[in-house]
Amino acid sequence: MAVTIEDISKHLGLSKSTVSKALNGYADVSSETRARVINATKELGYHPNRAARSLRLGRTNKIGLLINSPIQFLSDYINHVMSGAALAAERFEQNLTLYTKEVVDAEELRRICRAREVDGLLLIFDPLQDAKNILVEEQMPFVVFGRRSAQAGVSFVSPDNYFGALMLTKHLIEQGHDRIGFMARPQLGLTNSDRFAGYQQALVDAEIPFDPTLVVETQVGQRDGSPAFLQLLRTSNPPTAVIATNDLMAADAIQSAHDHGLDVPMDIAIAGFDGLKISEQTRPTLTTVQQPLGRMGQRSIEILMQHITDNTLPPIRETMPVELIIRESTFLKIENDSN
Amino acid sequence: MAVTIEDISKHLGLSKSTVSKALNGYADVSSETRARVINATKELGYHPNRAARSLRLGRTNKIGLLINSPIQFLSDYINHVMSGAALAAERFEQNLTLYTKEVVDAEELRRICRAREVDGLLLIFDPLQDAKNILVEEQMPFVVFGRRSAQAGVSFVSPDNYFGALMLTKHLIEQGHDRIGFMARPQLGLTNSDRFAGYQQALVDAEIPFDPTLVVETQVGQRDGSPAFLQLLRTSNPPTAVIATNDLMAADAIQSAHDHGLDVPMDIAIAGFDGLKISEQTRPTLTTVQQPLGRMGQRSIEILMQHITDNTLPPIRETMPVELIIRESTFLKIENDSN
DNA sequence: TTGAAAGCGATACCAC
DNA sequence: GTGGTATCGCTTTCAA
Repeated sequence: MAVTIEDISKHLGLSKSTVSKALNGYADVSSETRARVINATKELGYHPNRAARSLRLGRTNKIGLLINSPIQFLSDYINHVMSGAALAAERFEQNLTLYTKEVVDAEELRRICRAREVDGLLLIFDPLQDAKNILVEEQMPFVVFGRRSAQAGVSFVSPDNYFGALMLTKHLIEQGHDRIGFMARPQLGLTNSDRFAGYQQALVDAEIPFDPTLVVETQVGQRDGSPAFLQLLRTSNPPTAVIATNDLMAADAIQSAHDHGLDVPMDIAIAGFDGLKISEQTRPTLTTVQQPLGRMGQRSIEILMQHITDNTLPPIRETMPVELIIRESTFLKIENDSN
Repeated sequence: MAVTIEDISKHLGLSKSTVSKALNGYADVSSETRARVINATKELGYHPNRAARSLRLGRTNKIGLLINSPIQFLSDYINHVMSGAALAAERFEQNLTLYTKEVVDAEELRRICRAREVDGLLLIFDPLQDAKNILVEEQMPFVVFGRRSAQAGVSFVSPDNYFGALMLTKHLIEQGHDRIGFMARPQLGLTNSDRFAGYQQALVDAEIPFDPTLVVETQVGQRDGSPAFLQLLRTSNPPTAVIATNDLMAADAIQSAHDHGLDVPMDIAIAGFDGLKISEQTRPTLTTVQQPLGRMGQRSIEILMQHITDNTLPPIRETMPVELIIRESTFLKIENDSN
């Protein structure tokens, strides 16, 4: 069943080396021989054995996708990333190997490196504290996806969280809000602080004093946006608008508001972050900051390939533009003024 | 950086063969030697090179996930499947390799087989017409996920579409509906006809005559449920309830109904299929038939592993139970009768 | 322009 | 119980 290079060579009465050279574009092969080889290759259905090639060449042509996240967070988000990554990987003739565990531990990571399972890794969501150190130690190229990394020497592709939050907050202020709740997810690290900075800058620009009671932190591992939202509602002077951590939590918040007899956006405006399909399907539809997840996925593979090809390359850090998408959940269309 | 079996053998003053045997549980190794080897293994951080192992053993310990679908259909659905598959694969110490293309063509499939990229394939969504034939020819084990296959000799894991549609239709009838629209996706093949059979059986059981104008086919590649839904509404005698092809299309339908000033479920009831997270997040929340996607993903990997281990195994075909989940989109709570 | 042979890192057969 | 060696399929150096 399996056709090897030896089958081709016997079939043509040539040596294995000549066949190999013909296939790998060496110059010292007569064009006639090359043609015969290529022909035989098609005729017999030869495809070089991946394992043998990997062993000989020392590269696997595989990229690992390390999705270090509880499955509940595996929303639409990851699908967009994966499809972008898959597209780019295909162009580079790389396979994508999936590593999805709640927690990929250090030992596992070492194994992936030492066993040479992949040529490089794309880290999606929070990498382990020491994961990056291990990868650096093992000289395994990697790119962090979706968030900035404070660590020196780390390449990443991140959305412009600061600007996104800034635009979103400005929009809410324009809609007349001056008490804007902010759902923070502390474990998001720089993502969180960037967004928070954007939020605060918008307040400063509008000369709205910052009120810390409007900031509520979601719990670690919390996937439901309702508790944080309700906590905001229960404060003595609740917000009239809320920025949720992401679209999924925003959808939960809308649900909660609805359950409590509140109209969105009349009684409370709610905005999300990410720009997933669900933001079009909530009722009211959701205002959100859209990340170019597909393109980010592509870019991160491209950057990773550069690192794989040239391991002396300095880190590449890209922040990609986001887009404010205004929908019903924050937009008071039934307006009274002339402004 | 990379530690090989030779490093271990030199370190201990043993031969490579002894080290290998110690690691692979051969009996003819003294327990003392075995202990020393295992110890050195940990000390030096040895992990066997995957490519070398694959080449020698003729297996890759990789399972391919062939996701043959336009990206738009890559919803939450695939995430549940993947996480189940990943869980099972991990237990079998298999890696998952992702093949996501709109269309994986025959040539590509042949390459995957001949190059021995994987030990087996999980086919998600519609496999190519001749894909299965190629795989059989190449003796590549595979399992079809999510749908029955009429082809003899093909293993699959499928939801109980017939029973799901039966229960769902009965529920709608109980809610007082006797004009129930049915959105069909012809390209779904047996999935479609099984559900349709369930739908019709429920009508028969309730002695409701079947009206073909209530069946509307969605277009190939159509992801938006609105057009089909609107087509149903525009008939001279429109339905009072609609069964959508899946939750995503149902969500679109709800949106459409809303846009046309119709209340769901008062003016029209809408039900989905699949039981994805979105069914909890629409407004009203969506009645649906929930598939155990995670467990189905697990099972399909388990079955695939059986085929990989024993290639004489007859096909395994499993139909997994589904669950009717009644939510707001079909449930008239504000009722008037005592029944 | 072609071919022989070494070697990538592992496993497994067969001597000893 | 241990070690030498062939082998998996490929690429690449070197010799012819």
